[in-house]
Amino acid sequence: MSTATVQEAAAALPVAARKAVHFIRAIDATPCAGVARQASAEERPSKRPAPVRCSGCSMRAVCMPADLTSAEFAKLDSMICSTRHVRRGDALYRARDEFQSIYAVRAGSFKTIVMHRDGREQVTGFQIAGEALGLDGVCTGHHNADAIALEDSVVCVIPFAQLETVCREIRSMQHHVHQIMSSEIVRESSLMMLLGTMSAEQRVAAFLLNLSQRFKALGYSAAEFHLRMTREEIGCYLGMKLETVSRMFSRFQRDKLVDTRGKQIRIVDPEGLALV
Amino acid sequence: MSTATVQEAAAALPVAARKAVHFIRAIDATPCAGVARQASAEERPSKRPAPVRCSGCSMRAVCMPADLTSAEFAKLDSMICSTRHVRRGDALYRARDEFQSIYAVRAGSFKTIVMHRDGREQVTGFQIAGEALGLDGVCTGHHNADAIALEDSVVCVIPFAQLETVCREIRSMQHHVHQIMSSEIVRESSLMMLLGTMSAEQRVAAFLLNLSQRFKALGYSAAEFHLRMTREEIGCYLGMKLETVSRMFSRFQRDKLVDTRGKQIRIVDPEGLALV
DNA sequence: CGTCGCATTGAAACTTGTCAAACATTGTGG
DNA sequence: CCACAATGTTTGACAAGTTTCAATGCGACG
Repeated sequence: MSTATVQEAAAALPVAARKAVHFIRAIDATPCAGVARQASAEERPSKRPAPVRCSGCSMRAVCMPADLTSAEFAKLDSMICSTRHVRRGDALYRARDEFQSIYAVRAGSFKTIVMHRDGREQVTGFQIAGEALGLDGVCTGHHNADAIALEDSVVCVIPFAQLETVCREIRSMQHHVHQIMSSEIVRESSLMMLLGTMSAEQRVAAFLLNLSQRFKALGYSAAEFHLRMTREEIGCYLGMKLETVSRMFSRFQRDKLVDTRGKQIRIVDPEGLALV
Repeated sequence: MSTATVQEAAAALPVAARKAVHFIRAIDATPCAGVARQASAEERPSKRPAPVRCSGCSMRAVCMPADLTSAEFAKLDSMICSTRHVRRGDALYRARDEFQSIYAVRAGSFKTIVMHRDGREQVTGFQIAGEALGLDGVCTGHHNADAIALEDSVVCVIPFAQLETVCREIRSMQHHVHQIMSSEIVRESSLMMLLGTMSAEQRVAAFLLNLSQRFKALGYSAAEFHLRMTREEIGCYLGMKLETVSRMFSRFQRDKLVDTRGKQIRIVDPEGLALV
């Protein structure tokens, strides 16, 4: 339909979110722990304190500014974080829950969903390892959306009041948090453009390219990945019906742009997809 | 079409933005200065330092937390703010401009617009007196959207680095800024729901009710107001063509829900409009 | 091996977009 | 102050895109 615009939108989308946030904690966090080891959620009881430190976390590069002194590092470690395990289908938090903490996805994935009494729903985002959750609650003191795990998942819990204290002491940490919140604003702007100006075909293409980039940034294949969400959830995110999502997948299959086998996705022709 | 859902969406929209932000400065700021006195922009050269203080501003209740001590007030006043006048059609900032400051609309109104090379555009928001602009720039250090004045307007300029300094010193100010950023996230979520799930008719209804509430919060009539934006800009915001916007206005006219005379709007039946 | 949830596909209906023409409003210069 | 140009708005007819409804297919899991 249009020019090199889908790719651009995809790039804009959570390029922001990717850089976005991360307060991933140590433990066994190899960069791959995120998606690969979701089975480990089974091994532990839900909710338990994590006896580890941000300073030892293998993903700390994404979680905090690079230029911390060791004294600042020590302060950061005093921020009592814990991890929490959430089973597939369970809520990390729900709209109207009291806001206490924000979260960083350490393993697994989530959807955030804004809902109406009348049943109307909008998925406002999908969060994978290394991305932030819960910033919607700062405004009113209550969460504004539900965060539902798409698979058994693990998050780092960052008590927001403590984070604010740390941010008053460490200038670069303060700016980092501001950047994360701003990234979320920019991410949502891009999504608004997607919803407001793109055709169904372009939206699905942008969605796949965006996911692809985020997986790539985590060290996974950009070409092949597994969708954790249903067609209906994708539709709810992209502002279309599940049948339309399915038709678009079929069209991409026919045009040899993407090879879909259920939830398994292989992007055959990323350039072609970007030009849709 | 649906139940009492449009009103709910309208309420969600910038109820957030309304509470949102405000760093409105003193000068002649009666609450009405915003919309009523836009002619005063003519009286002054563009860009000039404003020799006034936040602590004397008649709108400070919306700009800062209520529980400041006088010592804190003094600190706040040390934050060098100035005002800036922007003529109708001119940009307060443009995408890719270096980010230095955020802005609070003191008088007049703006649109923020995200653009693509290929000409695709999305209006991501309309800002009226008392609302914030520019938070999209924190993330990358460059603005992500254009902010264009819809009429001759005045903004307070808040240098962001200085704001961060103040926020490290005044806890309640820090939290206030976080709330403002979070409000923007929540506002955009609501807009995503509007774009993703509502019919053209419902979107226009929600848009009018939302504007109505914001004017009311500023002390103006909730029933009668003047649109500063064109049908095309409304369409670009709501994800539809200008002809569709026009048809919806005509439909509301026919159904005796709204009385439109060009850009002059009178909401005749707000309850009916909310039930569209 | 049957069931249940999810996915695909087709045909018809509906909503919105596109194109075109007429009309209204605003601003400008004579 | 008027005429005219430019811009914005309304309306209609038709086309395109998306949803709706319905049927079928597929695959994981007990």
